[in-house]
Amino acid sequence: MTDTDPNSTPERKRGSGVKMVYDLLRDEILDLVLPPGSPIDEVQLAERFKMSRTPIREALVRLAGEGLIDTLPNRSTMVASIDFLNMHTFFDALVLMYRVTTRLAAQYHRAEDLQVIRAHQADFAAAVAAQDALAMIATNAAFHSAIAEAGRNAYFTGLFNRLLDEGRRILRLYYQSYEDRLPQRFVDEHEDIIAVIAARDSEAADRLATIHAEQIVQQIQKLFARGGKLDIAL
Amino acid sequence: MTDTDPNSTPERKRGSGVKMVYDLLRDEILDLVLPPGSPIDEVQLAERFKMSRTPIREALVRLAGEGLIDTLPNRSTMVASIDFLNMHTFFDALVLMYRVTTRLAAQYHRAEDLQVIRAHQADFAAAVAAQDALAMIATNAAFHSAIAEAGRNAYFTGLFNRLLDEGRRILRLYYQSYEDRLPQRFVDEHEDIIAVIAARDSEAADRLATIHAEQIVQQIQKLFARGGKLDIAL
DNA sequence: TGCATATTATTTGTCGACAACAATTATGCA
DNA sequence: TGCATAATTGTTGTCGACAAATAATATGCA
Repeated sequence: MTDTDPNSTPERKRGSGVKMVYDLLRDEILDLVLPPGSPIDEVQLAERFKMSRTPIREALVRLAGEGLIDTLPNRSTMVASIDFLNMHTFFDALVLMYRVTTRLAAQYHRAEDLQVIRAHQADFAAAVAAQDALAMIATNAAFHSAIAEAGRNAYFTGLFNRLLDEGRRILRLYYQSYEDRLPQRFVDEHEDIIAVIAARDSEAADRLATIHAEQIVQQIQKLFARGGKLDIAL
Repeated sequence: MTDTDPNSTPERKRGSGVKMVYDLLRDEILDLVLPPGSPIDEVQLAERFKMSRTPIREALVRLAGEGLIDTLPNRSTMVASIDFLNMHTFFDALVLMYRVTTRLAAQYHRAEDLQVIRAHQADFAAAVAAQDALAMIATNAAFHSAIAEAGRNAYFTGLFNRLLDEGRRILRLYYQSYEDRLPQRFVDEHEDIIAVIAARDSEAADRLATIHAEQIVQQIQKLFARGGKLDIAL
């Protein structure tokens, strides 16, 4: 019983390690468990996941490719900062992607897409009812991501999901203390959006998505104006 | 003289290897030197660049993150195919990004941006005059990328540059034999676009970009209809 | 011969170790 | 003491080798 020791627990499928590290690190970054500026140490992660540095580095390269971590050559690597100075570019892109993905969903969705969208909407309504801010953020993102998927344009869904991720990070900054809640109004707007998508009314979808997106942007900007825990590395 | 042998030529800066492989492989993919479906062999590349597989793999991971190569787990990795079936999604995204980047350039550009844009336009005009189709593709992309940079929205420039890359690959399919040329009309339209950007006329910028983009899409679709060397792995 | 199984070969995924680079601390000299 | 230089430390980048997984080939049995 040397290397066939059943208790040596190297029982991890070949290639699953990278995905595991990637997924978990990504979640920790987006949930601000690892706030912007946090140092990422390869050997520390290697010990934590009980694997060599090679798969760790591959996961980090992928995260760097998505802009979630920044790498200083030959030096440290850390969680990417949030660019508060250019927040308006984020809002511009977010509103436009809300519009175009909703419009395309009205145009190209199939019957089964509506099932998925309605399921996510139910989750969102439940989160609002429970006044669970963190759940609202997650379920709202999932709802709109599902709409984007129904629009069937990989270029748009790619950018949109990236924006939703960044939005998740920004919102967590302010909602981690559960001190506020997104209004019931968003639930109603979601219902209206589902209706116009189902009716394949592209123009109405665009219009409602615009209003909805600008509501959300306004909501975020209000939080900014009120001020928050901005003691985070820029 | 063991490892300090000056002729052992490991003279390559620590960390430059990945970038070198990434850049060169990326160019070869976009120029169709490596056509879609081409197998990518790690050890072959390692021998070619005289380095270990580790930096090669890092470059490949990054290329995979941008969708330029596809990786079958535990099996081969190859140059990503061009999705002809969903070409309309590419056109939709391209037109929209043409519009929004040009509009934002009219809004946010600085004086020095126009210098760069005009320089690229001169390159494009020269390529048209010389009837150099490949140079037209490259300079046209550089021209519009410069406009997007002037718009100063990293989310949009990111997607737009990705679309321009994909467009480079698509156009190379048809223009490699220099059998056609983009019309002089595009040069004139570029001049008009520069003018409205300089005048900070967002609406006109949007309008002209729309017309221009749809011209280009129509041009590409005409090439498709006429048929071409489509004996490429789907 | 035809097919299932076993063997080999090829390629990818992972590992442990070493070297290079940068920051930090220690040392020496004025 | 003050500062330039040298050792030290910690982290990243690269390497060569091994192990796992799949595909290709060979073997054996009916």
